[in-house]
Amino acid sequence: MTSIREEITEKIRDELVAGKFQAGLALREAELAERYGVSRGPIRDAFLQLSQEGFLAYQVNKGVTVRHPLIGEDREFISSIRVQIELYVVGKGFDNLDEEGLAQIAESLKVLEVACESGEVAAIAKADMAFHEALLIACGGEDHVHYWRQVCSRMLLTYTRLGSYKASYQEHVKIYKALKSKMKDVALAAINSNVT
Amino acid sequence: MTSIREEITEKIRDELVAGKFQAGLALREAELAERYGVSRGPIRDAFLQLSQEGFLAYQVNKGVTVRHPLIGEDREFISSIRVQIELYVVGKGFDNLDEEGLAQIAESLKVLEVACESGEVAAIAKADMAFHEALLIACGGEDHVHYWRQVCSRMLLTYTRLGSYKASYQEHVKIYKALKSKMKDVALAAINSNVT
DNA sequence: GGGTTTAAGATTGTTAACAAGAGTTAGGGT
DNA sequence: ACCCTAACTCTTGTTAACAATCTTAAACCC
Repeated sequence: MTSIREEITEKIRDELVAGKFQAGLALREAELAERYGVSRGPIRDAFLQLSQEGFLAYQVNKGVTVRHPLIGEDREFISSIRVQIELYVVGKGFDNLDEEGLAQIAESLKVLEVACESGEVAAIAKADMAFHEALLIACGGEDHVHYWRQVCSRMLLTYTRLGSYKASYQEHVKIYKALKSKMKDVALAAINSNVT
Repeated sequence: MTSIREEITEKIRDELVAGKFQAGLALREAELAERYGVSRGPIRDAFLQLSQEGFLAYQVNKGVTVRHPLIGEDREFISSIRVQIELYVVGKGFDNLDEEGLAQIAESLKVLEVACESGEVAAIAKADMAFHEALLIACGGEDHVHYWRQVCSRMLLTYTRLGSYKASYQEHVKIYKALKSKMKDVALAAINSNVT
């Protein structure tokens, strides 16, 4: 039960992550409205939300432009913030983790596996983020997901894995297995070393 | 210059910070639209944005409710994240600080002084945040303001100063003076000890 | 009486028309 | 040739009507 607004937001976000719009480009409401076959309303909502998430830069009466991805020092700093949030939420809520939560994480892991095999960077980035989000929610971190998401989102624009995608998948398997066998310290260590 | 949407967002945010809506309360679009004398459009936009900022919880087809303030351990964690962001941005952009930026900070400081003298908690909380935002922007941290704001926002709902408001103001004066005299280490130390 | 179904009311989601602002080009003056 | 102005065009901002969804309360059956 999702609204058009949410669908549109996700579609545009996917296109941004996939690099279909180059940085600095101005997006027009009418153009995207026609492309997706909806009115400008949901497009405007999506622009607003994606601006909040850090993908787009918004200016009154002038619309939105695609922001440049985070690089270098800034990216590393954000990455450290992200890890801190995950460690905090999982560390605090580890005991809240139930069967249903684990199942959600397992499902995300499956999606990530498929994405890694396909080799499509955009799909992998999305699945990677979805895995971590499932992890946070399963640990009762709903309160923290909002800003975690904002912190992560722009990193997706430069999702580059030094190693192979298979290695990325394996890292996540390691996290999942530690969670399943209730080994808190192992799980936290695995999360900490899961640098993207 | 500023749109109705922005004005409305700010007004509702102020009311939230001032505690005029109790936690858990459901806000109705039509009611606020009538109260502010505008249509539902800008109200919806404001709800969306304030949900992103963490003040409101949004559910599809069911509207928004006022979120509960962060307390205890969570609040301290968020507070530490906030300080890290400020230290990073100021540390990195200290040399970019120009006369205009300093002037903006000075102005925010003046507003904070007036607010502290008035003793109104909501006004003080707002001015406090505005000071730090001016600081970040002056140090070239526009890229980071978005998530910083989200990290801070919910803390405003429980703005409580252990000491007097005058002490709060003095802490900010200390930060400003260090910036003005280009003493980077002193400034960072002052920011670090400015716990709210 | 308890529980389920159904219809009425209230609320949010979406759309299209209208208003307002920014950008651009053509025209006139110097 | 240059600059300023004014009209035009394009884009975003706002509004009000319409559609879809959820909530409620009453009617109904068992």
